[in-house]
Amino acid sequence: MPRKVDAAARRQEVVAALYRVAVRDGLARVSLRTVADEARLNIGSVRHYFDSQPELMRTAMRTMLDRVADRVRVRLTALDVAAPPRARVAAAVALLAELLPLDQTRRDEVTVFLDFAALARTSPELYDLAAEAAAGTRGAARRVLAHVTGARPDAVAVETLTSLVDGLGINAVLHPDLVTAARAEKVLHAHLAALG
Amino acid sequence: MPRKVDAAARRQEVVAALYRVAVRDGLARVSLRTVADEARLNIGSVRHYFDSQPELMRTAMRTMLDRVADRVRVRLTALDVAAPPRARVAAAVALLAELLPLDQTRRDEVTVFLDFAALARTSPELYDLAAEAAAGTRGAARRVLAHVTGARPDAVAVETLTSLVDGLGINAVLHPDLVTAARAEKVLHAHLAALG
DNA sequence: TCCTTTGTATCACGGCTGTGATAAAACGCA
DNA sequence: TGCGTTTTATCACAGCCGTGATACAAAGGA
Repeated sequence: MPRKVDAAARRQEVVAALYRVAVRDGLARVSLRTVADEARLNIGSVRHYFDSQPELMRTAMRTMLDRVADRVRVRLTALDVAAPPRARVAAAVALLAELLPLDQTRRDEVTVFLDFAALARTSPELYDLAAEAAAGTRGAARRVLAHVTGARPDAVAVETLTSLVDGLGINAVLHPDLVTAARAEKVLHAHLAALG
Repeated sequence: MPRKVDAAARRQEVVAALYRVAVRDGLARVSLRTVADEARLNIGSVRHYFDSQPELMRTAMRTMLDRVADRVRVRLTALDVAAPPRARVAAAVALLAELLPLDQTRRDEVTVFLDFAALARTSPELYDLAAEAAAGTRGAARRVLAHVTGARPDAVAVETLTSLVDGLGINAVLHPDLVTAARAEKVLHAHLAALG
């Protein structure tokens, strides 16, 4: 079976191009043609790796969610139950900061996530991914609270932390002059420190 | 000068139709034709009241922001500085609850606001409106905190409350099964009660 | 070398978009 | 009854969009 190019790598290149278009111009400007141009590929090539536009969108959203989930998972397994309170708060901040736009990588992630989440509300093709992401965030918040407080967190505390992180990330992306990276991290730290 | 129809009322009807399309199908599905159909008007009529599509979009976003701002303003002037702590917390919750999707009206508002806010990031036509809304929310949060705590709130507390309300509203719209209206209100109340 | 698979590239189609240009109807006032 | 303005309605155009179909180059095993 002849195969010169790495198909998986090509698909990732296309997804990366989609990210760039989405971050720069918004998800509304993402099309097979704009993504192909951004990837310096012919639209025919893009279609060779993605059977349809919805499949490309789903793959792109899936890739982003997986990348974030992987980082969070690493932070979760690194939580040290024997650590002193201050270190536990610091670890908790570091974990949830994976969901905040504190550097260019995370900024791009939160940016496209916002567009995808808004689109998923009315897109059957993406809705389950958004639901999965929302559940995942709440799971992480629950574990973080348990780690910081040492107790089983109630639903209100979980939702408070989850919505705070979500709102913080979105506002930091949409209004970077009002919510800088430093301030976002400070807000998260203050909230968790008050609970420890 | 002949004039049978109230031009301002007609414009509002068109804007209302735009809301319905945006809530039902997403802002991406909003076009002069879909809005005209929803309003049971000819596209020519719509264009008679709105010179261009960007003007329609701006007017729609402006209308929504004004409506919310008016309600918040009423709540702000109703704040009683002589009220006991519990009543002050209740008034604070009621005020910021104007930004939460606790009934159908507010749900629709938050829904279209999310789409508009995401779009405004890359739309010069809408960006200033989003910035104005973000500043307004922070102003309201600042006054609410002052009313509840009796002190001048710091920037971290303001941003915590603002992002919490924003995140809560967005999550209640995107994931109504995870964040019900009752839970959203409870989360807001718990946060403010803890500060009083 | 030939042949099959993989990858690139291009064309055409229907459908949607905003918009300019007109036409026709409806209405109030003279 | 006209006249003039407002309002409604249609048509056409260029520009996007996703996609089916198709052609052609490249590559590696037989």
